[in-house]
Amino acid sequence: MDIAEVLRKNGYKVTPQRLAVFGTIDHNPNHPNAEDIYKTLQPRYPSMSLATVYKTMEIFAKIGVVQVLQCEEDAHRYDFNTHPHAHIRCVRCNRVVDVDMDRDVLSKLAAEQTGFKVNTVSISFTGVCTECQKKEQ
Amino acid sequence: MDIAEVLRKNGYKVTPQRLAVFGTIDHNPNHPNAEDIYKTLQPRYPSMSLATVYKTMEIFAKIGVVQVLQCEEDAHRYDFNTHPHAHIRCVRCNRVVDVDMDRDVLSKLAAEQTGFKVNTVSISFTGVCTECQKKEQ
DNA sequence: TTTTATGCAAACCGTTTGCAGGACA
DNA sequence: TGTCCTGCAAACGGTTTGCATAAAA
Repeated sequence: MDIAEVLRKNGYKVTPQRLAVFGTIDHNPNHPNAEDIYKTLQPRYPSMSLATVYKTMEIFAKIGVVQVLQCEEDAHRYDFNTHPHAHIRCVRCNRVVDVDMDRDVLSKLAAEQTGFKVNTVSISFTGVCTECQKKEQ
Repeated sequence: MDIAEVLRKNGYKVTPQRLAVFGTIDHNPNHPNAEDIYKTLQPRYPSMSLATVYKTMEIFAKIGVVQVLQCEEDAHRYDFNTHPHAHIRCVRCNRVVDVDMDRDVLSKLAAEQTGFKVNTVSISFTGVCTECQKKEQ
């Protein structure tokens, strides 16, 4: 997917900042938050502001380029993987890892129980990752 | 369960404020947030501060009297139902409803996929409740 | 009497907003 | 050229904190 094209198609201008932000999240498995992205870009784009990161991510979320995560912590994280899936966060090192999970079954169950028309499903786990488990022994 | 006893057992003092806060959440199906609790108590306890509500809820969460929820919105909500279960929030009226759900299967799946030792599971849905569905027709 | 809790106000932190100057198309 | 974007700084909203006073044990 060409991000420049996607931006143009949705009526947004292509700017160096937007390309740079996309560069940091594209196939980035670390699920960074706005601050992470900002700090990553700081050396190469010292004039870029945190507000621009936020505004860019809002657009990216709107046009379906990223997914916004709430992993039981204060700051939002962004995931380039927009395919529906769950997340697990390590309470020791704060690493966040993707988890494949069929959510249709859960949606159906919730709909049956409550009568709601279900829009979104969010599944998130916390735990201790393999590396931190080793360190603790 | 006698809240006064639970507080004492855990080394906390029993105060009118704590009893009053507990009174608003005990068997309250509305999953209120701190502001809601504060406003509910305002008429009867005009001197009670929002800070006290927060401090009280922190204790209640610590001693297992309430569960803290993140329902894909800004403010936390509190649930007197501490039995593991999921939640669904109506995006129109913001009502939050409990959903029974077996989370052991999901935990096991996540553990198998990632190697994590799973601590917590959070499942939350958004959608449109039956009443708001009717209104929209 | 000792210890803990309250209420106030200020601080905090992630995020959003308004706006003047600057860049894209 | 017209429109949109950027960067700054200030505002915002939910939450936390420090501290003097007050209440519980």
